[in-house]
Amino acid sequence: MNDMAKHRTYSISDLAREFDITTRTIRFYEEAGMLEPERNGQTRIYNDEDRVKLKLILRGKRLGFSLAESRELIEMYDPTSDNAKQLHALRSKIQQSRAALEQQLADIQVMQNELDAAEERCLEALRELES
Amino acid sequence: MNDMAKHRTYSISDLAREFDITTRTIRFYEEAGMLEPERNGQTRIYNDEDRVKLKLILRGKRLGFSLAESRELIEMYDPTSDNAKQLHALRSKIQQSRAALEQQLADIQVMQNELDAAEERCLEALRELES
DNA sequence: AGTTACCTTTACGTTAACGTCAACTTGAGC
DNA sequence: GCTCAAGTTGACGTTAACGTAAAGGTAACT
Repeated sequence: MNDMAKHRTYSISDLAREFDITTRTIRFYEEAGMLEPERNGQTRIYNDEDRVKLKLILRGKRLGFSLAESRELIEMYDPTSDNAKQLHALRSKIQQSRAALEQQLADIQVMQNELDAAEERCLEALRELES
Repeated sequence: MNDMAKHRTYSISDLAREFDITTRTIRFYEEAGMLEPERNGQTRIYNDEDRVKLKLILRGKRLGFSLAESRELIEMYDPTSDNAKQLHALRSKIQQSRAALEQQLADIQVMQNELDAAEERCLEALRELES
């Protein structure tokens, strides 16, 4: 191998199966301008980069991000900018995302504590029933 | 004071202001069965418990939970169950929520790393521009 | 040639979570 | 008594993120 990069390709249903989504969803993300797979005739052909982008979108989704927000994350991931102004704007976006994630982290920790307390109350109630 | 519990009340716009949402949103949550404020004639009167529930809903929202999911969280918070079966079901829900939060935590950590990398690339590109 | 398994586009349908009027009531202040 | 702010109940509108069906193309078996 004279090129270490993986040049695997995937059909739309390959990706749909792997990520447990429908092909409609994948085409929808393309309509939304977040994926631009190659074509063989009409048929879409995805590569590893597309696959990574899809991963980013789905992770964003699990975190409650909108597609618009995920799109921004993808753009951060792919800094094709060539002028300083855009790069500074990008940094500021990165900071914002960081702040949002910190908020989420805090929310999660509070929730985990509340779940602990809820379970404790639950167990307590069960003990009372047994007595 | 012979009762340490706070018995403050709030108008609908008090809460709307505090949490930066609209009154419509609060009424919507009531339609969805997640709040049941007292009434003075027609006017809704909220107490601290309602306020806490609202907080839970909004925190859930920040984490990307649907209202249905937040409703479940609220029910966990308020274990009025009196039979063992329900309590066991509740515990299982709590476990599920915990697992979901763990997934979110993992997602957040991955994302934070990627943001670090993205910023690094961004700074690198800026250094190149200066040279 | 026929069936099967994927793929495509086009287009209308659906659900959640509110937004946005419209038309009204109600208590406080002038 | 009038106004004004804040409350109310409908009821229809909107956006995001897909679902779902219709109608068809294509390549591979059998």
